[in-house]
Formats: sequence, C-alpha cells, structure tokens
Amino acid sequence: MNLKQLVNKAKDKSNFVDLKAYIAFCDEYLNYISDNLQATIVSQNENHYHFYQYKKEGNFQITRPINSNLMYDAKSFAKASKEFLKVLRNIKTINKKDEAVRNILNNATYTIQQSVGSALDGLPAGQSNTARKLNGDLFEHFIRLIIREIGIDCKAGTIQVPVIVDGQPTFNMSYQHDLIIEKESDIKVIGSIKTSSKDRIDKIFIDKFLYNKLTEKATPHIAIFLNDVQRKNSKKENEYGINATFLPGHFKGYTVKLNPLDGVYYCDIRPNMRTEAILKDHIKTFDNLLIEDIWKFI
DNA sequence: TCGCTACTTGAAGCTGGGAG
DNA sequence: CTCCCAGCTTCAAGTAGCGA
Repeated sequence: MNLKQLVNKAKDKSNFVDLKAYIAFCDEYLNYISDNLQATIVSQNENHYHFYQYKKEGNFQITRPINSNLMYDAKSFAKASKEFLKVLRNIKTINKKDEAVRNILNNATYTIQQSVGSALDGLPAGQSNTARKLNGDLFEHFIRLIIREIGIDCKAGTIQVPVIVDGQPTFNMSYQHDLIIEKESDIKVIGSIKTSSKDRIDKIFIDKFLYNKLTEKATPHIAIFLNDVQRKNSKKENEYGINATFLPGHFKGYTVKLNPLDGVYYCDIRPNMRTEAILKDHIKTFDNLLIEDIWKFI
C-alpha cells in the first residue's frame, strides 16, 4: 500500500469495526514506514520522541510526535500483536507482576492508535480538522473494543439527567459519554476516552461532580488518555521539539478541592505523573486499568 | 435538517527565573 | 534592569454525531 491508500483507509471508519481490523491497519502502516520515509526527525528537547517525515507523495509532511520507547516497528509488532490479543482474552489469569505483559498492553495500544493518527497526518493541510475529529473517534472506539475483548460489556451514549428546581424536574441535561459500563441496567462506571487531556481535563472533574450531585449517587468516573504531548514549533526552522499539554495545576486543584477521579490512565504517561505528589497517586498507565482496576468497579 | 454537544490541534499570550 | 526562554494557559478554528 502507498501513503494515499493508507490515508484513505484511515479516513473510512468502516475499516475499523473490530480489533483485528485495527491490527491489520497498523501492520500495513508499519510496513510502509519501514522503508518509505524521507526522514525520522528527533525531538530536540526530549530525544525519545520522533517525527516521521513522508516523502514527496505525502508532500514531505511531518507527523505528530511518536514516543519511540513505546512504538513497535513492523517486525516486533507482528509478534506483539498476537500476544496482545492473547493477553486480552486471558487477562484474569495472567501474571500481574509480569512487566513484559504490561508493556505489551500499553505499547500495542499506543502503536495501533498512533499508526492511525500519523497516517491521518498525511492528509493535505486543509483537512487537518477532519483528521483530528476522526482520530479521536477511532481512539474511543478502539478502547471500547479492548474493554469488550477482556469480557466487559460497554457502550457510548447520551444520558439524560433531570435537574430539579424547587422540587420540580425543570429541564434535562444531556450528557454524551464516551464510555458507559452497566450491570443490570445500573451504571457502574462513566469514562472519558480522549487522545489528550488538553483543555478538557477540567470538564471531566466537573462532570463527575455535577452528575453525582444531580443523581445523588457516587458513580465512579474514569479517564483514559493516549498521551499528552504535541509538536512544538520553535522559532528556528528545522528545529523540532515537543510540548506537554497536561495542566498539572488544574489536575491537582480539582483533585484536592472538588473531587478526585476514580482512575486516570495513560498509554504514554508523562514523567511528572510518576514523581509529583498527588499526580502519582491518581494517574497510572493503561495496563493497570485492564489488569486490575476495572474489575473493582463491576 | 437544525441545534446542540463534542472532538483535536496549532497559535498566541502570559509569567517567572536565569543570564548578561 | 532587560532580554530570552521554557513552561503553562487560553483562544481560535473547523467538523462529526446525535436526537428532535
């Protein structure tokens, strides 16, 4: 497949109906980039982030930053993707302490989603907003497929929450949620699935607060993010770096003074989320959700 | 179809601290 | 003090999806 074919495939959601389809796309993409890139550009502030530059057929466009510590190459993905499916199907019986297994969960999820995202970066400049929207939707869908694969039913959808004023239901608030896990028509978990938290972390805290206040329940709210970095445009040309888009001050403020979330998960976790007080108690890598945390909610 | 909610990313703006 | 930079935060843009 050439780049144009890959981009067209990524643009069409009917090509991503199940996990197998996501893996097949990723496989094709990784094979393509293994010998069709103009260059791999190394980020100058955090060297393990790389940008792929396409050749002429991609107008020499440059992709989003890719964490080379997490991204598989074509050869290792062929093996890892089989393991990935195996681990998902047997998640309850795997060895929880096996770091290699945890890495497969994180890295395969990251690799597959970034293959979609960076393929979409090959779209002409005018269509970048379409690409963003699409990439977000595909990520949502992908995570839901993963959760179903480990044996938990889930869906996306809108929930109507009545607002009562002076004892009278006055109007509804309609909330669209990326992830709803129910058991016996009882909502067990509400989740946000986003490729980055940028500008929207506040809303997730507020949503939990208001939802639980209006419904007089304590429904757990979780968030799942792919990463939180974006390309930085430096003044000088030919100099590339990355920026973190996570707002630690807001996260800590809401956690301490409004209400903590019941789980925040990243595939590509930022270093300060492992070390900084408060952050490190609430933010984990994605494998933790699948292996342990999700089972506590249902 | 319309109105509304929601999606991601890039550019611009702000601030504190270090160098000169 | 002024300049510059990195990091953080806000503003702006264009479009998808859903329910009525």
